[in-house]
Amino acid sequence: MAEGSGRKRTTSEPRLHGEMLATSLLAFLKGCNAYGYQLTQQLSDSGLPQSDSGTVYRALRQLEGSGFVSSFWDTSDQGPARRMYSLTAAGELFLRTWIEALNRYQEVLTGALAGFDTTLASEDEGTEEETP
Amino acid sequence: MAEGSGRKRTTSEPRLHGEMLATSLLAFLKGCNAYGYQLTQQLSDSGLPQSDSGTVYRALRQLEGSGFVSSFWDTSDQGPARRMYSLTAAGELFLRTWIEALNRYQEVLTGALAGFDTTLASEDEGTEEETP
DNA sequence: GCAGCTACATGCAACTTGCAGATTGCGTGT
DNA sequence: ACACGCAATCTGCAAGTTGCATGTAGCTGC
Repeated sequence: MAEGSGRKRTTSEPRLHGEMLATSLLAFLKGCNAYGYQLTQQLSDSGLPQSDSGTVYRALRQLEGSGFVSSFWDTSDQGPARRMYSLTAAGELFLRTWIEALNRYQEVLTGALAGFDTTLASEDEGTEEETP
Repeated sequence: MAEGSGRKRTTSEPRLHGEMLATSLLAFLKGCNAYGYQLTQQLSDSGLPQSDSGTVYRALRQLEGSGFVSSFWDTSDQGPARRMYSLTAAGELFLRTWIEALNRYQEVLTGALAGFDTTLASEDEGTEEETP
């Protein structure tokens, strides 16, 4: 159906990306700080559509560029260094604003499925199926 | 914040696009058939973020290519011909599936704002009632 | 040493999108 | 007749995004 963007030519299930990926990451960071690899796994366990790890890393860098998260290198534990992210005040504000817009969006969708009978002036009918 | 896709270099408020645009269009078409120009205006009046009319037309063509809507030319009224769109059974099914995924997404977002204190290790599902 | 895992990053093709502009049809005013 | 504006659709292009594969490192176990 031509989703968000990017290379879609191959196979597979839908992937999480774009604003929905970005806001999901912000939501996870509201709970506690985290790093990219961890967030990728949390997304996998969340019941949301899967998302590519490369896309997650790039989304985090973009969120940082927008000032919605901040990061620092964490070398306290063993293993490769981790870039830890935390939510900023601007990021939390953005998340709240987004949720409000999301509520309107959900009203539109569920309102449609509710089968509202307010037909709103639709007397179109009896038309043919041709292309000129 | 570098949203879904496309050219973002200039100014302005966020725009509706991608899957959220597509599903909003499907929702409007659940109510009654409509054509592109009309849908563009309904979107403007819906409280959702605005969306570019060119993007709306292209989204409708893609939905048709995916079999989620079907179209025919309507020349019954005066004025330029209109390409009328109607929702198909596949489109309605897709819409329902999408809404289910959307509910999970919204749980993630609002769950974050609710300030849940389950710091991590949240693999025992079925325990997501409100915390007292 | 070597395989495997963790953790992050990037190159590339395929794709989407915002904006501006083009096109067509109809109605109104002068 | 003519210009003008609106309704309605479509398209070209640059700027941007994403899926996939791959590459870089550091650490652990054998």
